[in-house]
Amino acid sequence: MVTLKDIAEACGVSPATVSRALNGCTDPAKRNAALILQTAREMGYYPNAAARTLKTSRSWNIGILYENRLDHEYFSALLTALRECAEEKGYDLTFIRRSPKGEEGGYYERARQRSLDGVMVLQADVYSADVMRLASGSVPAVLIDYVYEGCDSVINDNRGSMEQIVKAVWENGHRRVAFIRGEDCHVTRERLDGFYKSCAERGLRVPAEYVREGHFHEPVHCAGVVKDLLNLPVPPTCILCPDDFSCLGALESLKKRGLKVPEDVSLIGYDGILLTQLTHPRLTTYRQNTEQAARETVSLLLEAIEAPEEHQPRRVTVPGELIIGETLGKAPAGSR
Amino acid sequence: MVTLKDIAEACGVSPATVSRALNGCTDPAKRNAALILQTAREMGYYPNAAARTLKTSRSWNIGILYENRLDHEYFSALLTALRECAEEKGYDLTFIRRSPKGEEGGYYERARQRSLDGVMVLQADVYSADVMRLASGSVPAVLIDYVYEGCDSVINDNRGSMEQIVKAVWENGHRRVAFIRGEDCHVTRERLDGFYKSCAERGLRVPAEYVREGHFHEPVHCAGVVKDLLNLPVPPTCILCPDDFSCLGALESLKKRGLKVPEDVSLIGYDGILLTQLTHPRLTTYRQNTEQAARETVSLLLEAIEAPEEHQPRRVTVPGELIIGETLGKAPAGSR
DNA sequence: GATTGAAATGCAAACGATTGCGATTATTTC
DNA sequence: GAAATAATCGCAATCGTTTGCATTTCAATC
Repeated sequence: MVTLKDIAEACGVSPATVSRALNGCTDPAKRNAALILQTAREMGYYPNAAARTLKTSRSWNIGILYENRLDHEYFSALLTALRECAEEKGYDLTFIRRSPKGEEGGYYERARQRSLDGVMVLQADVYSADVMRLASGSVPAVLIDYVYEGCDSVINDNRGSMEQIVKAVWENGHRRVAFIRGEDCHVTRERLDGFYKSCAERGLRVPAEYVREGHFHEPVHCAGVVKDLLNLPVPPTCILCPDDFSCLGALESLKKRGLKVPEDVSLIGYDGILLTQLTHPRLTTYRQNTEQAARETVSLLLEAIEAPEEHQPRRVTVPGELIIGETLGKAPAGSR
Repeated sequence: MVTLKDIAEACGVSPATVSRALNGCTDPAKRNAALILQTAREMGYYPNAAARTLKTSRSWNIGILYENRLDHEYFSALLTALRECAEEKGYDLTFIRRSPKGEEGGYYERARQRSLDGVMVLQADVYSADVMRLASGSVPAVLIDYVYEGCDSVINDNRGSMEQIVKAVWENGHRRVAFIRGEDCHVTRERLDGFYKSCAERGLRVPAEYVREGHFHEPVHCAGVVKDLLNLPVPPTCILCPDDFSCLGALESLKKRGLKVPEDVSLIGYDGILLTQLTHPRLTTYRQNTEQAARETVSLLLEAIEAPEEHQPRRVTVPGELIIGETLGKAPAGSR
């Protein structure tokens, strides 16, 4: 491995001089500096990241903190976008999973340990103890889809999405609208909250039995819940699913029962993953803007990294859009 | 930040002793060692990864080398599995993207720079210059879905998958089978090769116009190719698509034309992503075993990392299975 | 050409860990 | 209890950079 010292010897100068030339502290046109640059290239020199990090406590590495599997298309798209943004600025991304078993794997320490310049936190809801330490600690952090006092946050416009959805549903004449929740977390609470509010504003009553427990990305479970909903004495005419994947499960369930979508029942998905536009019928769904979310996240994080003094924690809400597919139709006649 | 020295002072011993106690070189039951462990815990000590890496040139970090966007569900599943396997063994994962612009971002250097203990290479086909340096160099590497002399490889059983597919297609009576290729790369060449071979073994003639250029994950393009195929004087009765996503595009194209799947034309996907079992009709597709591929990859890599001397580069082929969905049916009567 | 100021350089000390070597201490054996 | 053996410990060097300070070199100015 080629080191600074090797180049220093080859050029007959001190390592310090080489370091400065390579880091641009010296006019690169100068005879010595030019020689050094040239020699470094020829010898195939690359600075040792560990040594540099040790000395400067800057790693040019950003952590992705998460807990569960990240293999939903939503995360996949988000991660891709985050990666692109971070790389553009010269940072690499390292995945740090918080081990689910108790306090051990606390990732605040893991982040310090690896001298991460900053972290982006996904699926934060479950472990606020760790988030608290991040918030109070010295590691710049941006929470995604979660808010916490004193932390930067980038959140999908959960409430706004519900307004868009409820508006469209209402305008199609639906008056019996059911809502299947995802796991209990910040996102779910905001969406439910927005749902209730948007309904209330229109004088749309939501009976308790129309709001059901559910899970993200479990089409089979969702199908079961849909079945239950349709067995109610007065079944809903429109069902809001926690995500697109579940929505496909719901669709399946309805077809099996011999019900037509959207003639008999309307369905709304969530996330707007690409495949929703290739199914039959195409899903009506709310597309989250993962690209923008990624840009905002990285931009907040870099601000916190590069100017920690003047940085004030902010919350950024990223709007998405309702994609009109074929699963939302007019409410059946006489359903009001 | 708490360092070895701090603990050493607090305990009245030397940093060396602390290091040894913490690394288990000392019987942890001993009075001193116990005190050190206890103090380290109390003071919230965590070893500085950069310092340790600098000294030991071991980073406990594995690189994911890639070039393009990794947001297909196939990669997403693979990455999740890789992450799980690597974390189990105590390694974190760092993404290193080879910048597409020329030699600059050569990732062999990036890997050295960050003292990565090893790398896993995705989408290797395009940049064999870099792969060559990996193969000859001192960074343990495993290629995924690509082979190169002197490198470890984990590859999907591309040829075997074609045998399974052609067999099923043949047994359903199809004699006019078309094949839409993905981008030209190792994977594509192997599949095409397997396709020809499996057809030949059955005496199934494949006219040149049945084998078409295509792309991975471009449903619209695939739909266009399908259209062309159906305009042939003697159109195929079964079409093999490069992946599930494209297959959905093909399905769309057929429906638009008023053709029924599988009554009029059969379709076969590839990858076996989860969503294929939630569409109507459910796709018949070949599911790659990403979990096993991930396990094999990590296991090969760890072998190369931990015992570089006795490690001999190997190629591991991971078999998958044909998922019988609803898009493959009997060949239309009279089509032979 | 002497004076001045700026730029470039070298020296040496960090950063926080690990480790070979020799010295010390603890444990076992007779 | 002395001798032999084993375990533990401290010292100091080292990994490859960066950087404050003092010094030297260079170019510009009068």
